[in-house]
Amino acid sequence: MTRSLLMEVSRAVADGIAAADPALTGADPLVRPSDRADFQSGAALALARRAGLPPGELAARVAAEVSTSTLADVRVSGPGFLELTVAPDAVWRRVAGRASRADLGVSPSEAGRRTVIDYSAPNIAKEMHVGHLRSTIIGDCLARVLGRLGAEVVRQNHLGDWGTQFGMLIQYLDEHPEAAWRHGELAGDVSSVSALNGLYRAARARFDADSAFADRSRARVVALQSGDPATVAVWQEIVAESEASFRQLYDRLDVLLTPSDSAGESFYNDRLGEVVDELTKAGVAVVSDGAVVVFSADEQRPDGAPVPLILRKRDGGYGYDTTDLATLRHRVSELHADRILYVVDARQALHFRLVAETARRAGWLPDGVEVAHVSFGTVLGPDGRPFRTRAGDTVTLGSLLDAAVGRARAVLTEKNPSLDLAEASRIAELTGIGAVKYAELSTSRTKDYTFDIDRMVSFAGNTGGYLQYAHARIAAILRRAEGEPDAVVDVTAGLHPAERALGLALDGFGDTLADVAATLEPHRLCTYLYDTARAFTDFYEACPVLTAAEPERGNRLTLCRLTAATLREGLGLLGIAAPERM
RNA sequence: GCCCGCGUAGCUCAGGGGAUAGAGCGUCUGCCUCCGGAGCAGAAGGCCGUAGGUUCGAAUCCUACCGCGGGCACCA
Repeated sequence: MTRSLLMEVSRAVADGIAAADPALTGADPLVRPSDRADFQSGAALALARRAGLPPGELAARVAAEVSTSTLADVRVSGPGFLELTVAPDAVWRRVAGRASRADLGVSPSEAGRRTVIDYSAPNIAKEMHVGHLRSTIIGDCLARVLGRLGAEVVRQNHLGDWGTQFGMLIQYLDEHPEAAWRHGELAGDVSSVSALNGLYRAARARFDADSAFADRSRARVVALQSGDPATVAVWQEIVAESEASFRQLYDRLDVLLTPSDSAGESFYNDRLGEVVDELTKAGVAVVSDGAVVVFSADEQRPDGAPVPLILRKRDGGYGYDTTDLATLRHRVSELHADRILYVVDARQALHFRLVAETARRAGWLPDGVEVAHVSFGTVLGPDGRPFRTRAGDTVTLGSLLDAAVGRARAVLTEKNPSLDLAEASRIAELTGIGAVKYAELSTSRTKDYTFDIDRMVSFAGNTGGYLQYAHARIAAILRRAEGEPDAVVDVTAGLHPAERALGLALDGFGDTLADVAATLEPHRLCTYLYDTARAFTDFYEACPVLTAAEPERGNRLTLCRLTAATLREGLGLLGIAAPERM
């Protein structure tokens, strides 16, 4: 593992502060990247009063005490800033060190921590749509980043596989044996969930229009819940067919989720009773209006009464409040989570606050366990309203990916006619999917975001395509140098400003990953990769690589190798492929 | 009504105590004897929602207000 230059410089300045005035030992050195030097520190301004000195005077004293071979220059500027410039050989040492390590010098800062991530959670017998896309892609990225930092990641796909809606669907299927929905019965590109989704709508319509059917459906719910073998068998088949359809989408999206990560609502079904019993015994839950509820101490309803969590409905049934409590308890007591993340849209914020509050009161959630609602905003269409088709339907994931890949193929064949058709199609799949994922990940997740397929696949600016292109361009350089002996870094060689900027950017990879792990904000990784790709482009314009003489050539080839590796791995952590050509 | 989130360039978004507020798209002007021009350089475009406050220093923290979105008992 390699300490970053930022951390090293921070430590040097902290030591300088302590040496200048021992009373200030432990103060934050406030070192940040700077456009005036490599780094800057405003610590003297913040500490001047405590030190009883004018800021400029304190800064000068600190500057005189900073001693590290990492820094070539420390100077006071303006009202008392320190401008910090890294020594050229220190930059080259970093580049050489990181390039020589398979882990790129990233510290495993999450090692020993077990994190449960709940994400994706599609509903059985319903098609996945853009809302599921956000959860799936953000959750998968966090799983990858945390895993990369050494965390033990436990993925949990909380499928919507239980509930009264299955009564009407199963009853409808029973009454319409001719309906096609199993994978063997369907033509080409129609998926089982798509077929089931349609049949569910038909069942719903029938349910609303035909009270006799509604009664039979309710009886079917009872049959399902009481374990009637024939009913359960159909339900299991519906779940299996749906999961197989989801699998296809997950494969296409290159999402890590596997069948063994599935723990849907039905998984917790037989624990709901004990959840209610335990909370009732503990005095946390009470009976109100015939329902068993937990009243929040913090949250209020419009009329001023406390908001309840409903553990058991008046009719004896259970809702998702109870399921989520059972789930949380399971993740603490059986999965032994240190950290539990829910990648779920922002509208459920109140629900998760109530669930966590109740779990704490019940003693199911120890202080050491962190629970975070990794919330995200709504996906909006170009009109600024929730993303729908012209007909007002939600847009299915499959059709959306097809559209993105189609656009990507058009761009690809236009920009690079040398690709043959098969290759163009293969790469279009990678760039089209990558464009969609990058668009989801590159914007701050808490905000609503505007879905614009043209912007996604434009491949200009902060897009997945730009990063993939930057990587492919470096790969082209490296291909030309293939077969040569490994490039060697000469740390005494000169350092072009563009080399310096790129080297410093590459040095920040591990810090960025740690930042993503702490904030759970993947867009920080996107911003980092974009900045790094831009730094590479500047370098590429200013510094010839293959035609340069040694030692520049070896140094620059190493920069190329490290940049390619960083982009490839960074994209990989976003769940995006980095093709060698495009 | 209360709670949560969000108001930054014409548009889409970064920046979440530090010096002149950044990118991309769009508009305008340049750059192809040179490793992939999906690029680069430059111009124009901002009272960072409003008003107070804290601070040596506020787009950033606090308070109030305005606007938008969402949530607030038996659907998940």
